[in-house]
Amino acid sequence: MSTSPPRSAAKERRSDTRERLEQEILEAAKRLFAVRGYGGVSLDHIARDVGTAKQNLLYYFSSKEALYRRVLHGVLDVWLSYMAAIAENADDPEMALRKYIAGKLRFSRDHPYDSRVYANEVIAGAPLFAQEIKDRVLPALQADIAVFNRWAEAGVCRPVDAAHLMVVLWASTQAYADFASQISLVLGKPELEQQDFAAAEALLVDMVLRTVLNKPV
Amino acid sequence: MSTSPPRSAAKERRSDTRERLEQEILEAAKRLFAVRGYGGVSLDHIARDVGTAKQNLLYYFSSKEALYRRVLHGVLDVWLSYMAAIAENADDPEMALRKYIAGKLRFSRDHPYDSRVYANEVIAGAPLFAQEIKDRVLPALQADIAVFNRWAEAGVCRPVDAAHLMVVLWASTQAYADFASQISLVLGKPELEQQDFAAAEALLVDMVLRTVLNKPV
DNA sequence: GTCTATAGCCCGATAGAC
DNA sequence: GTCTATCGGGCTATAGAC
Repeated sequence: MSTSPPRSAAKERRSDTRERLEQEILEAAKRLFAVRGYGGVSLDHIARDVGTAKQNLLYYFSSKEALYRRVLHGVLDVWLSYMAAIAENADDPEMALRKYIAGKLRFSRDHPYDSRVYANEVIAGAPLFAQEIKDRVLPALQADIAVFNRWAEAGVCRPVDAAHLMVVLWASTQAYADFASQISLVLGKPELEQQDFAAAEALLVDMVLRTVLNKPV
Repeated sequence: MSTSPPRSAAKERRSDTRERLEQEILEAAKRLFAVRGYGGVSLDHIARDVGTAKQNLLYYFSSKEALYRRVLHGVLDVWLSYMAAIAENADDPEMALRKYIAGKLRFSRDHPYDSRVYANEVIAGAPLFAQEIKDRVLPALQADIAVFNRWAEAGVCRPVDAAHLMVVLWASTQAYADFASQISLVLGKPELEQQDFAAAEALLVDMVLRTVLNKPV
């Protein structure tokens, strides 16, 4: 028998509720921050979306800014995992690049609000996330640049400016989340469809493989 | 002698002052909307930046929204002129593409706030600019798509998905304005320099000429 | 954990003097 | 054209009852 008392079923249930409400708050905050920006959203908007009172938000999160930071962290974690996957597939450059493009585009399709919150923060000059970018994105990018350089030294790919290539890939893949409203407007459809993402993926893969691997597809 | 009275010098001067102040308001509004978003900026912020009172802004512009729309129009006008230039240089695809990329990147370097205001609007779902996009961006894109198709039919370029190619070019070139804070952070410098834009231009031109014209550079 | 109440401040827009 | 004054409302955050 353990000295620490077992958690009661009631406590479990309460804890689950707490976690679920926290998640609901984060989801609503994400959606609203994405569309209206940090300054354009009030705690009251978020609370009404969740179906609770704004004072309750400040019970779960210490401040509006803390809530916002939590949302941003969720996005960055996923994107960094995609960047890490490039190094993990370093033995197969073509697959690494294909997977990166497909993964980022898939994320843009499935989580457009995540991308937009992050875009708003960066457009604003990263006032609250600059340190996080320095501490986590910079090393992740440098690791990927090293992979590209090793490929070039081994003669399996052309020498490319890997930093700017990654910028182009970030921008192009995230555009299908951030600029989805404009893209769907000029494609003459109410919203982007699966085939639009497939076409974007085909073009991007073509462009990148031609440039990096000198490979017409 | 004309029946309409000649404008007095005083009137001219007053008119110049009015126009200059209007321009100053537009510049300040642009900078602030770019960084904080529409909802994150107050007329008082803008007025203080210009050095006047917020009531004066509402003398020159009928509302906060009208001021915002004026800012957005300025950006779109320039970008549409770059898109039109592709059709005007249709006899030389390589030059048309090179000029488009160079022009867009140059605009991102010289007018980063313009790009960011527009990005904010599109990320928000284009709540105030959707009609303008339908009326002006859509036809401009269709004209450029037609140019790409004529090139392909004439055998001077590969058949490419011109719509998505333009999306990639929009996203990549505008990223050097919209995401400048992140790019400079991961490049380890306080802000983007001329050589960063040159490197971006070289990579993008390489990628596009390889893809569209099958041309290694 | 959720509620009411409220402090202290900022918001867009208008009215009207000068 | 620029000013002061003000309306009616919204904002984040805290205090404290239950």
